[in-house]
Amino acid sequence: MDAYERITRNAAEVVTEEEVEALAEDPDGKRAYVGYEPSGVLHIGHLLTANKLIDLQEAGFEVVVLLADVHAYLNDKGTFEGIRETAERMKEQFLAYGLDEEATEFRYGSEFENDEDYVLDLHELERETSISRAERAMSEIKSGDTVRVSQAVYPLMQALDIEYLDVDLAIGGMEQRKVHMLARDVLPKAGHDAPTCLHTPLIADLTSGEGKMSSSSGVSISMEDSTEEIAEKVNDAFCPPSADPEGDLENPVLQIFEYHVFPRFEDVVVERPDEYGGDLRYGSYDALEADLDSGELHPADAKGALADYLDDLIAPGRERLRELREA
RNA sequence: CCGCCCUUAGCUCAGACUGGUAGAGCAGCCGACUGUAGAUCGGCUUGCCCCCCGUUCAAAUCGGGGAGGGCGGACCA
Repeated sequence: MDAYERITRNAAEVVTEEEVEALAEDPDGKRAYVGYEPSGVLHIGHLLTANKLIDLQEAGFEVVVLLADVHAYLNDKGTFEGIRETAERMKEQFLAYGLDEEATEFRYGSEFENDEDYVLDLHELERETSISRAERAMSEIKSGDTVRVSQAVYPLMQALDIEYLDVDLAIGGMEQRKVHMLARDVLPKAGHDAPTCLHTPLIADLTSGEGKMSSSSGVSISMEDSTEEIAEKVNDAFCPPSADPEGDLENPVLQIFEYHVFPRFEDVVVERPDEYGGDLRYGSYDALEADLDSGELHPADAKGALADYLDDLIAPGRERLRELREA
């Protein structure tokens, strides 16, 4: 797998391809970042971007994880003190999940976002941005139903973070694309470069296959789930024997195999009772998808395997979380 | 600063005029059927009716005060 292929695999979108190709020619020392509002428990959505960070580290990138404490504060997620503690826990779980500690730079937003230079630059972006544009950028991200001024400032700070963290590539889920497009528009107006962006797909809601999975509503798989809870949630998931369900629906079980399991495991064994033909082994996602779609692989067997592999992925973080809570 | 509107189940809302032990849809949960889930049947759960004070035998409902949210006006010298 060449660098470009590794950088872009499983990406829903890259802006722009030309810019990423240029980065891929000499990835060593290039910097990529993702910002997260601190959350005490990583869920499967966080892990999707984390998988991309691991890809980038393997391609030679330096990775910056922004623990966006100020953003969380602006988005009404609590006091600075509480957010800070939450962020520490989040960092530990990322390391337990498999980010390379040597190649990962964890930064708190509050380390630099309150500096005078930063604030003055931020004001310049505020002058260049309409309220409605900022609000639109936040529509997929904000919490609560009342739009506050803090939420208009929020995406502008995301834009400026890219500049201040000296990042070559901004990573985020597809829900971040409006923020990133705003950044590409507004940063040049303030004399900065437009950032190159890479967006990961959104996994469909587990139980319905509709839209995107949300940790705030509906079922999500997280680092605090026990082996039994994972098995139960996976078993309850929507999973027609099809790679492309009718309508706008997706098959979340396949999506998780594609975006979470195969990127981290060389091959996948599906244990299957002898009466149904015995175990199956897959070296690629495509092969598994084809078998499910054709009926060779029954959804129930696929779910059993998915729960086992997810549990393997989650176990180190779950253990770390337990240690942190006991400490 | 002033005025008007809203607040009832997890969500969207009915009920308020005319006081009498709180409802619908959706969601959720449980069963049946499927070697998974969904769909489809069958069943079930859910409430500080925003808060406080008052009137009354009795207040989600009437009166007063307050909070939160939305909208508008005024101000633009």
